[in-house]
Amino acid sequence: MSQRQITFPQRECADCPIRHRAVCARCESDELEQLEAIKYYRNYEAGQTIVWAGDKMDFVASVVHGVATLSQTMEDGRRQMVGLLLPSDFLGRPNRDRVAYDVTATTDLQLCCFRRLPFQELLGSTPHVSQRLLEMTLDELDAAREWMLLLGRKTAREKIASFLSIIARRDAAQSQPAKGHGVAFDLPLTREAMADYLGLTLETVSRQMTALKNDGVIKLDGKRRIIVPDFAALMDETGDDADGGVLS
Amino acid sequence: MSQRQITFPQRECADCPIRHRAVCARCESDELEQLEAIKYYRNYEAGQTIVWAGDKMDFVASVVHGVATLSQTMEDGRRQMVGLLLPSDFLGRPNRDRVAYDVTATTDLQLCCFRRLPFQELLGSTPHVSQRLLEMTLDELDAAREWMLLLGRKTAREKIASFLSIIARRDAAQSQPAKGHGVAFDLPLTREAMADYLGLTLETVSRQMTALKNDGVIKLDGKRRIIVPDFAALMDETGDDADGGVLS
DNA sequence: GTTTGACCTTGATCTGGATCAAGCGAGCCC
DNA sequence: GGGCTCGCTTGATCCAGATCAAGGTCAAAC
Repeated sequence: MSQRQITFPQRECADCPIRHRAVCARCESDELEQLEAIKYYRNYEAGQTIVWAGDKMDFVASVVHGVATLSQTMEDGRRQMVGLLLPSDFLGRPNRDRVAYDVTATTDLQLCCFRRLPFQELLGSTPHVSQRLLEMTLDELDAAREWMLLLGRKTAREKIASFLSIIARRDAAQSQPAKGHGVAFDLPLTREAMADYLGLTLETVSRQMTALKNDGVIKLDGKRRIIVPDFAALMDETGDDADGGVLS
Repeated sequence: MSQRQITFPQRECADCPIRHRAVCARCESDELEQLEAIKYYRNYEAGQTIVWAGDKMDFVASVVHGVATLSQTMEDGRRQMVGLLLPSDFLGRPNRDRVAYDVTATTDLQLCCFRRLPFQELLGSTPHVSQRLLEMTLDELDAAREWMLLLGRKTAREKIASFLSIIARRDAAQSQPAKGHGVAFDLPLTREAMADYLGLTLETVSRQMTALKNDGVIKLDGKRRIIVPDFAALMDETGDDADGGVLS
């Protein structure tokens, strides 16, 4: 599936916010020093809310490990997740001091934070960092648009299958070099959080998980561990085209 | 109709792709010359498809006037709109030569195009342009996330009301400085395109439009012209909080 | 080892929006 | 003028997923 993952020399932006997805090979050492000076780590535990919509946020960050979500809530309590941040994803918006969404850690989480104001200055002075950030934001926009198709047009079963395949893919990229066709992973979200992701209720999520299990598409080991015996069979349930879409 | 619009000296990026939303006061004249050299206009008529998903696209562009949509289609024909481009919006992705979505003109449309490769070079050499593009992309991401809430959690009536208020707002920003409380505008989309935007069927769109009309929230003048006697009453139907959210 | 509470599953029922099916009005071509 | 097509409305029916309501499981707390 995906590739053997590039290994990279330690001198290259080990903690640069643009490090995780692709090695930033262009950072000069003085830029690294600047980043180093404004960098600090923060840890959160599962379930903890990092910031609430409307709060001030004086940092931007890169997810080191764990999972965080962005979500919006309506007055009457209806809730929709609008972002899922896995390791290497970026959190926060330069030039904006308030967040528009609740940010929650759904597993134990470590962030690599950068003080926002100096980070913004850095953006101004090092074009390749802002270009990399643009690239990442455009990727996120593409992901958001696929998510829209899911929310607007997919059936409950397709939504679940799509979600599982997204997690499987991201997880495989992190941990193992995606062997033949089977994969296994832990769900980083409760059934309720999955429902918030997918625009469903938690009961429907539970029922469709059971249905996929009964149909042999997935196996469950406990509530959270998922085994996918045949990844292609899962993909068939997503409703997506066979060819995975457009790449750069 | 138009325009109260900020007037700006001709030297300031009259055709810079970042012109429309906010005047780019920082362009130097040599940058303007560079932009000028790679710029050309293209016109499309209502209904025309500009590019299909997977096609090559060798330009990026700014919408001058008219409306374009981005949409995704599943194998079985289910279709979801994932982007709505109004005047001043940006189309295309630097560093990617294929488009991921069908791009369609839904009204007569004029684009101000820039050849992609030289535009990319310009991005590398003029940081403030890439920063402005990052800013615009982040705005689009915010809009996409609000759209997700709409698709995942809102009722049909709330979806219609939200859509109308979005168009009304964008239209008002263009043409008139939003007087007291009433507004009027033309829908730039057919009922079917609205359905694709909102994750509904065209029949449901039609019924909910009729319902809003019967409830006095809107008036119809023909099929396309909408009169909103009391904008606040329309907003009450959207399901959104009263305070319009977070701004920079 | 019992209680508690967070998560999850399952069942019964309801309903908002999809689907299927006419029909209408206005512009356009012959 | 007549027929056509396109965009839209309206009606009747259906069904996927929501809602309401129990239970079950398991680990931590007492």
